Amino acid sequence: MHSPELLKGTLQTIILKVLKDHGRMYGYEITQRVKELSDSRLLLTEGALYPTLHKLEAEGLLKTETVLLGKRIRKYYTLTTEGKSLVRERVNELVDFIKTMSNVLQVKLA
Amino acid sequence: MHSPELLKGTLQTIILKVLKDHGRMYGYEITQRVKELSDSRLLLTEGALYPTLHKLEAEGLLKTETVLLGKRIRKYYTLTTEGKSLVRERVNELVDFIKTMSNVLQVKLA
DNA sequence: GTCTAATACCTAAATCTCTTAGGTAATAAG
DNA sequence: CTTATTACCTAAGAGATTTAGGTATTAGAC
Repeated sequence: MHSPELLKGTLQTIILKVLKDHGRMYGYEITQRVKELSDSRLLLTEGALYPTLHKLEAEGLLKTETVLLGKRIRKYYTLTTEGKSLVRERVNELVDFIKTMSNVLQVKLA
Repeated sequence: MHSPELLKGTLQTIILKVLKDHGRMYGYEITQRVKELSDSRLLLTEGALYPTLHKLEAEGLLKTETVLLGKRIRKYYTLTTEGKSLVRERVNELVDFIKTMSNVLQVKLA
C-alpha cells in the first residue's frame, strides 16, 4: 500500500479517468476497479469516494441515475460533456506533474 | 504551474532528495533549486517549506548549522545518517506510486 | 541617495482533502 | 444463522499546504 498522503489531489482525476475508460459505473464498482488496476495498491476509502462523487456531480461533471436492484439502491455515475473535456486536462496535468517530479527527483520512470 | 494540491505529500520527499543530491543547503536555496530543476513549474512556498524543514529536523532527519553572513542569518541543512537512508525509501515509494498511478490512469510515461 | 527587487528567515489562521469512525441495510456464502 | 461482501451515506478530526502576514539585509536601478 502507498502512503495515503500521496493520493491527495489525485482522487478526482482517478475517478474521472476510470469513468471515462469504463463508462457508466457506480461508487462501489469504482473502488473495485481501482483496486484491480492498481494490484490492490490503491484502495479508495468510501469516506473519500462518496463526498468526491457528490462534489463532481454538483459541479456538473458527472450525472447520476439511480437504479433499484430488488430492494437495493445503486447509483450510476456518467461523465457529462463538460466532464469529458475536463478528464483530458486533468490527466495531462497529472502526467505533466509526474514528469516534473521525475526531473526534480532525478529519477527515470521507464 | 501545477495544481498545488498535487504537491501534497511530496514536499518532504523533494526536500530530502534535493538535499541528498546537492549536499548542504539553506532554505531559500532549496526553493531556487527546485524552481530550477522544474523549469519554474514547482514553486515551493515558504509557508510550507520552513515548517517542513523544522519538522524534519525535529525528527532527526536533518541537522542544522547557522551561519552569519555580515548581519544576515543563514541556516544550512544537511541530511543525518538516518535521513540519508530514508531518502531512498521515500523516493522508491514515490516512484512506485507514480507507476501505480500510470496503470490506473492507463497512461504511458516514456 | 533612494526606491524596489531579491535574498533570507519566520509564524499563524484558514482551507482543503482525506482518514477514521461511525450508521443503515440487502445479499451471498458457509 | 452468522459472517463477509455489497452498497449507500455522513461527520468529526487529522494533516499538509495556502494565504497572509512579519522582520530585516543586500543588490541593483535610476
